[in-house]
Amino acid sequence: MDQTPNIYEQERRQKLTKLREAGIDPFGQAESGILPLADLKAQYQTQMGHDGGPVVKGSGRIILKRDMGKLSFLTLRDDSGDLQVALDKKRLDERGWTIRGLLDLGDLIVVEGPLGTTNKGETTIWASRIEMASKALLPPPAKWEGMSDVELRYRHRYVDLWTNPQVMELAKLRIRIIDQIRQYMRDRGFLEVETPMMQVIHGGAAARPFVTHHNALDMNLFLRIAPELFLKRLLVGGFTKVFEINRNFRNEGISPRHNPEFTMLEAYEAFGSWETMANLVEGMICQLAENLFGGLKIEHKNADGEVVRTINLQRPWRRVRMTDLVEERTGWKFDQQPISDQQKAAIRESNPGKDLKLHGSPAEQLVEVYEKLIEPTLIDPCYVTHVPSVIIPLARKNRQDDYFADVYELAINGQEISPGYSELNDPDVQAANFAHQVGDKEEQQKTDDDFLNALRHGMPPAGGMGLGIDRLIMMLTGADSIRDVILFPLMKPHA
RNA sequence: GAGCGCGUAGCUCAGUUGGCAGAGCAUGUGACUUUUAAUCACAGGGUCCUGGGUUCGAGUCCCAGCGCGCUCACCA
Repeated sequence: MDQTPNIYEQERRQKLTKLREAGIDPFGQAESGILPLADLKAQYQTQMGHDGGPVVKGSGRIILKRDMGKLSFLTLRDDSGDLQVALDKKRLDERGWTIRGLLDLGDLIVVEGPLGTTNKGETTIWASRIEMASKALLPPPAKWEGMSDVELRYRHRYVDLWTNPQVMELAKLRIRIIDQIRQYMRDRGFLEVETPMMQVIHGGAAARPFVTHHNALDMNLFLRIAPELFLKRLLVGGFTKVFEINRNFRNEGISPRHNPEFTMLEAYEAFGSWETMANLVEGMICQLAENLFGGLKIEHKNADGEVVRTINLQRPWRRVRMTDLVEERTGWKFDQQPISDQQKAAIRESNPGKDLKLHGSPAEQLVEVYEKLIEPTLIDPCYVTHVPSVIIPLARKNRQDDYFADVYELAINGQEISPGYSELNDPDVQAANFAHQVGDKEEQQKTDDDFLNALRHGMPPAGGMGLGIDRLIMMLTGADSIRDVILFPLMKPHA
């Protein structure tokens, strides 16, 4: 950043000096009795008249200012909303009037006075006292357009939050959603636990990890890619229903659907199955939609307010085998054999622009076709079941056909939002699965001997599930980018 | 990691064929005691992302780099 203050900062610094010369601390002090602006606004009733309301104290940022000689109107904003303040020369003492003359857009102030209204009916605090809470040395963005450059918005979220009210609303909505998820899980007897984020062996998913270093032990540690193996250790330890909501870290590309750190719910239930977990997730998301929006239809709108997508969460949600879905959409009847050249050519031809490799085992080919061609089109919730078991080394095989695992992958809004397994608890099968994996060597799961040791002590049959919280919030709110639902997405520093 | 697009005042954006750097908001000064994006008058404000090149002359054309966005790859 430029170290020499520009003209705007210089002007504000001059006001800083003038405030101090008048014996006023531009950066304020502790105050008691400040209430949210929205609460104050709600206290006003018509019979209170012009200025007959209770004396109230509020604070906020000056987002609009209208000066008229001996009277000023300010619009203050805090995290509850906006409220108008009137600064009337007759009501303020000399100190207060001095402050009025040195106010700028963006300043944080405290005001106290009777609640009332103006001729035009705007609820207003008629300030009898004003204090500086913090002088803003930098100017806010244009009052009407706000801050719209996405790079600036992400880098300066601290400005984005108060200039764009919908950003604050979305941040608060995220908080409510996570709150309600916790409540939903607790209501069903799940205990929230915490497991290591720094791990000696990273497991529980197929992904490249971040590496860090412990100085005193002189050893590398990995930021977790999933909490799965530790949550299962807790089942071995005797917990029967546990969940964790926290960050996972994956050293992969960044996109509108991927942030290097993302928030995940994982839950495990002794004697559950992929089906009990599917029911758990289905109930949770429907309850969230009902509580937040009063219905099961989610509408995504574009900038012009037009509905671009409707997601119907009406139960029951579709459950379909991955092979059936692939056949339905592409005509490829999967027979556990490599895809024929003819079929390969047909799929490529009808899907131009998609880089279909169709290398590797038949299972990998099936999953590639599903993930690249079908998953992005699944807008309404869909549980895709019977995924080839070689892809999922931590899940149980299906009893009828052990080529497939007893799992679901839940897609909504064109994204995988939740996987659920009937968890594998046979230590010998687990050891064999670690040893015989497909796919990229760097992303393969490492054999975790301590985890295998835990399984040898006995883990109950269990259902397990994960839920990508950021993507869930994207689905519920219609956000197009994961960066819009994460307050501080990762950004490269400027050169 | 690859392709495409973008980067101009504090913010939001124009900028013609390569010919003095523009607007709105914001800011400063003045007027104004009921405004609602207050209004009116005047004024100030620029590393045109960075570094090279072509040219008499580059915001504009060329090359390289940086950052951001989108698509693809990877993945949840």
